[in-house]
Amino acid sequence: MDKKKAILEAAVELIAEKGYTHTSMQQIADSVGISKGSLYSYFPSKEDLFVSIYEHYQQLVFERAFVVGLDHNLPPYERFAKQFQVQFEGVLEYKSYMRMHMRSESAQNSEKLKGLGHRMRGRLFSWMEQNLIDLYGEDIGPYKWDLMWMTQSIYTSYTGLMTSSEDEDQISPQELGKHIVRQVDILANDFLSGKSTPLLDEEMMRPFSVGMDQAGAFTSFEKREKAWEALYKSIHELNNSQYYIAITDRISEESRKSKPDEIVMKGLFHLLKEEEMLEAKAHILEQQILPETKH
Amino acid sequence: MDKKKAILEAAVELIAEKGYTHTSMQQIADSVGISKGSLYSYFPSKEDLFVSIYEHYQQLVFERAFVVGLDHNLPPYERFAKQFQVQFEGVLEYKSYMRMHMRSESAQNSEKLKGLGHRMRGRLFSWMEQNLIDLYGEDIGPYKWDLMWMTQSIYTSYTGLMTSSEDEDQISPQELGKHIVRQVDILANDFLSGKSTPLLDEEMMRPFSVGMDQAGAFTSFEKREKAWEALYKSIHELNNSQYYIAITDRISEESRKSKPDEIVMKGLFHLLKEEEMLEAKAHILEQQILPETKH
DNA sequence: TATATCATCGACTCAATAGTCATTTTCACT
DNA sequence: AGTGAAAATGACTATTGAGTCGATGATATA
Repeated sequence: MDKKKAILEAAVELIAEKGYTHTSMQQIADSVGISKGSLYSYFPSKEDLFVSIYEHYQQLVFERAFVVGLDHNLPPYERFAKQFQVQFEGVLEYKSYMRMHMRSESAQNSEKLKGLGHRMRGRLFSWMEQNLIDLYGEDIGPYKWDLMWMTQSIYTSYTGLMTSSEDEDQISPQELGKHIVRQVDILANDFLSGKSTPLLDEEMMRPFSVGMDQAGAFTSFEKREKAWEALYKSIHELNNSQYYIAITDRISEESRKSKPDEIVMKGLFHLLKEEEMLEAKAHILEQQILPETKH
Repeated sequence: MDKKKAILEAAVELIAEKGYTHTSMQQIADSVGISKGSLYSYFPSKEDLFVSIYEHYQQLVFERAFVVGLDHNLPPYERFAKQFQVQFEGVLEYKSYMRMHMRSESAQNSEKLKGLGHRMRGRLFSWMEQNLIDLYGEDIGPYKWDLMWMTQSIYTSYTGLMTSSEDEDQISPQELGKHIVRQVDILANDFLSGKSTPLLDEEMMRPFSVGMDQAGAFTSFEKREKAWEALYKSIHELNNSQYYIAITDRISEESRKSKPDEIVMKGLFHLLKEEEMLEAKAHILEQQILPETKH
């Protein structure tokens, strides 16, 4: 199964550089060091490989923000900024994937890819909506489409900026997260003060809102996300939740590193499991996060 | 020469719909109703055809904003908004081209296209810079990169929105122009009040600023633009400039229509040519704008 | 009508590459 | 060592489509 990941990585690298159509299966196979025939035993077609890349990386980048969003110990403003921050960190980490993504190219052909893109857009909007409500309450309703549109356009453009520059650390994800939230806040306050009138409404945004959960909630899609969600939920039901939240945040932080320290994670999970009420949930998450250790 | 335009239009339509790689020269030829061989007598290669599309349409959309920018009778704020407006009108008019453009795809291969894109980006930034200075004076200097980046990301995303929806007139270009300038104004004032710190600087933006004129001026690239510029300049040297500006604005308005009324234009040019000082410049512009009428 | 010039045509070449499959290699287990 | 299943291989097929080129037709001029 690790071979599959190696193929995905090699393919991303090549496609980011030369584009989908100009990257042949042969080149990908050569780059991984296997034959074309083997390649086809892992992925039934080129398109399928491409879709798998999206499934793999999109989840990876977005999940960070999801998990940070679960930590309701941070105040809304800081939480929103932190969510941007971790997402930008993801952007830097998976720069090649982002570059590939930015080229869009070929997003048209595959029905599967269209569906995937649509769902992701839905999640993005749902995520933004949740944050806006956390920040400004339901009053923001009439302006939320304008704000969300503005937010995503700013987010996307900064992603492009980070991705385009070759040298690392030109812009700090933390700074950028704060910056974006600040801009959004300024615009939101202007709307709330009644000085600007909104331009967009649900009707116009329908292509983007389909796929959003009816309640507009920030829903999770993947098993791993569900596991995080369940754990945080259980913690909040405890009395001394602070302690366990601190531990869980630490796990979250560690898991975002490119090379998480397994021993540290194991220890942290042990701390969680001491509390009987958390044991089950912590175990499930641990299974999801840690690679299956032999024996 | 009209055939060439027909080819460009057919190609844009097809490429917008199916993408560059999935549109064959044969299909384009069929769509125009000529043979592949003939196609190659107009354009030496597929890539060349593609580049020509960009050259043709990019200029068409951007030129509108340029010409409006020359009219210094409008106050800066309204002028900026109007420039966005006419550009969005262009976006609606050349929706297929815009769709094609949005797909980005293939921008990588051609050196020529890279150069073209680079130059256009330079013009866009130069244009925004000029408008920011007109609006806020030189004080805006330290914040201009952040503002320009924000502006272009908002502009781009609304362009995408207009382009994606099938039915016309969901959003009014005029409304949208005002809207964008309003958002930019809010952010600019926040910067100027010292409440926000900028994140971007010249260094980071170098990839986008190369190609901008050293003086940062909003320079013209094409003969037609030069002609407009020269005419406006001559008018401003006159005493009773108001009258001639009104005429010229009317010409500009007419020329933006999809089917400009040639007779009206001819009449308007005649009015300009009455003034001896304008005769030459007006004539040059007329040559550039009006299709060569037989005899 | 004859001839020269130019535009148009479409059958053809040729390179690229997605996907297949018979053969070979690897390896676990006797 | 021997055996058989599973994995890996790469030569092969089939298709697509960019670009070519000699043949054909149209137009203008003498």
